[in-house]
Amino acid sequence: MADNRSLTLKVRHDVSYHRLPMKKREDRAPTIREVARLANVGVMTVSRALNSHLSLRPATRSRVEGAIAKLGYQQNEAARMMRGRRTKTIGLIVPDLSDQFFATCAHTVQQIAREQRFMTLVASSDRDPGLEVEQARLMSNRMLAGLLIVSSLRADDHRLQSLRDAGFSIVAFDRPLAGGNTDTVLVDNRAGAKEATQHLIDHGHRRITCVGYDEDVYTVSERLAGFKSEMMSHGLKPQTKLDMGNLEATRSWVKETMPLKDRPTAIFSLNHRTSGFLLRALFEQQVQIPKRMALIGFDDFELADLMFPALTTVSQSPVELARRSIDLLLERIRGMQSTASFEPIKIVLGTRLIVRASCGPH
Amino acid sequence: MADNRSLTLKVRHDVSYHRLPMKKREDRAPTIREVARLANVGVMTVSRALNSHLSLRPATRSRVEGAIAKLGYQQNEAARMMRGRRTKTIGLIVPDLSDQFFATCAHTVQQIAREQRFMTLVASSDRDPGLEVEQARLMSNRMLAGLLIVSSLRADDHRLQSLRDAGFSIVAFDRPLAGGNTDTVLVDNRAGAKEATQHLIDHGHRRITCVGYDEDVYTVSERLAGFKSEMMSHGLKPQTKLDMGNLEATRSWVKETMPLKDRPTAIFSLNHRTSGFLLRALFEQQVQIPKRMALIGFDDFELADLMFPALTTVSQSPVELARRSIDLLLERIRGMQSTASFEPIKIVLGTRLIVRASCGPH
DNA sequence: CTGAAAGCGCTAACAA
DNA sequence: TTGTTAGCGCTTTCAG
Repeated sequence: MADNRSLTLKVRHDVSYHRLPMKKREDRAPTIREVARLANVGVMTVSRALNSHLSLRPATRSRVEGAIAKLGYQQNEAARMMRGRRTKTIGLIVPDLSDQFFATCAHTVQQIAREQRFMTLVASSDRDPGLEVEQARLMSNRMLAGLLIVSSLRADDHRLQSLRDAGFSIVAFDRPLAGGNTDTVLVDNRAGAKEATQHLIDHGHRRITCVGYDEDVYTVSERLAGFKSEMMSHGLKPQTKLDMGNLEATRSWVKETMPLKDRPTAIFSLNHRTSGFLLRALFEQQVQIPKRMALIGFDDFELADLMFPALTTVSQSPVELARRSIDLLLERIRGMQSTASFEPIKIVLGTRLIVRASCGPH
Repeated sequence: MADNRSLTLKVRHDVSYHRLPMKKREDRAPTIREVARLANVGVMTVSRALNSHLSLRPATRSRVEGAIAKLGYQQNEAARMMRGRRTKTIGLIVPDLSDQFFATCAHTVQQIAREQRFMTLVASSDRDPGLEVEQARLMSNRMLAGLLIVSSLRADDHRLQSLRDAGFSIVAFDRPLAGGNTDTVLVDNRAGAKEATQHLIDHGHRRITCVGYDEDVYTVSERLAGFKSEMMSHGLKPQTKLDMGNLEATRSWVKETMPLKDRPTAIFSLNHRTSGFLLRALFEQQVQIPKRMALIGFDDFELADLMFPALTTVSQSPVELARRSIDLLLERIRGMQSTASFEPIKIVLGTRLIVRASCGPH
């Protein structure tokens, strides 16, 4: 174990990193040069074969491929990277990896990326624009092939455009990326919210309050807009309560609202967290659902139909969202030759109303 | 945009990757050489300063640091990597990133890693040992600083030991890594299961069935062992039902079990998924909880106390688990000089019984 | 304690 | 179509 090299190591005090014990040539992964020697060609021929260059005689190519297979050669990403080539790695930035929705996105992204032999670098931005930009820059510097991002940037914050302009492939999903000319995969939040609102109105509700928080987040504001527009088109007055980011706030709102004469008879909850808060707060104060208060929530979640009562929701599929996004990104990465004629693609996915028990019988 | 280089590009047909348009020297990140020039030292002095080498006069060091700051110099990871140094990246392999528990682990790991300026490469193994080994090897080849892993390998599958032996820092968490001599952070599943069982017995239950699936997974088998041992120490016969991996199986088990004369009066569910299945199946068949059947579940989850009835659980903290694991890994990475005297560390975290309503009044 | 030179594995440029 | 050469930015080695 401790070879003569350890003498040298004693003198060093590298506290940040360590090195593997230097391997002998034969222990190390084979290089392009060894492949070339075995195939009886020059190194460039091997390089060309690896990078699917066209100008190669099939015979030569197969000779090279034989040598590669025999040696079990694998490209050295570090060296490629140093030559300015992008590595087989994609980046993923989401606001919060522990959120069920984004976690499922991350899982799907990683799965598909792996199938295409890409690795996945992840980061939570914790909804902090500064962190988001920092992480994206780090990723770009690392020569990632591309980036998938659920951006928390304000609409006027164009800081990530420079990366895109530098030729770094970016696909924004769930929320658009400030600056616009980026490939985007979104959910039709507005239409989903309209459908939810319509559903409540169909059940005879006239006083409906829309409850949520973080109204400056794109998805929330879209849902809110859908709610308002649907209410107004029915001649109803849209009520909102948009500071219910925690259970306490929800509890006190329920407590002070329920006794009111003109209290709402139905609630449209803008995401699964508020749905949970409301369910709990209403239950605690023994407000029967849907008898005394109907409830519909945006975002379906695993346990929605185990709740009491089972929650009627507008469902959006994180798997589908992620799949479309990573597919699009990989396509961009592969098709990068024609970077000149870039025309951003926008995909919008639908939602699905899942009727359960919390709005009464259908 | 289309400079004279595009002529060359036309001939190439690289379908896998693309290159950034070649930047001019001044657009590119500053190199160690430029720092050296500005600080009036040799490149090696800069390199030594960067790697916190001791043999540097403070004066020289601060001169170098000044130059680094002025230029905004950042180390080029690709070049370091090519020299065999590990990069500031850690790997994380879990069975399933979309699982709430592991998602929270991933989030915590990434957050702490980021604070220490490490990036995080993730992979789901999908519980497939082959995939797990493949991903771990890829990560090791990429010169990651270390690896955090929730291993799905069987106890006799020592394939990852070779990585560890090659000097790659690995910390196993949630489940031990086959082979043994690895740093490990675990939860005391056995004690948690005993506590749950004890809780049911305290409520007067004598016929208790332990329900779950995947009994060959470490955590499950530990919980099972805890259940059995606690039952036996009370002179009770431990009943088990260990093929309830989906809702259908759960439904039919409930249906055929409830009418039985000597049916269990309480269920210990081995994880949050079975808890969900049971809650739903029992509710569907109008079995009142806890009146006709008491239920306790291992794994707390976000909505456990919004269920009907609120579920009594044995809680383990994914945040704490992840924090301890990444802290340990970073410590190892930093302390790698003394690789000779490696003594594996084992940390065991406790669980907490959260009494709610599903086992009756306390 | 510091510096100059060599070269990690790969690919762009140029030559044949 | 194929080969040769020169370096990418860094760290090791060895010489001051």
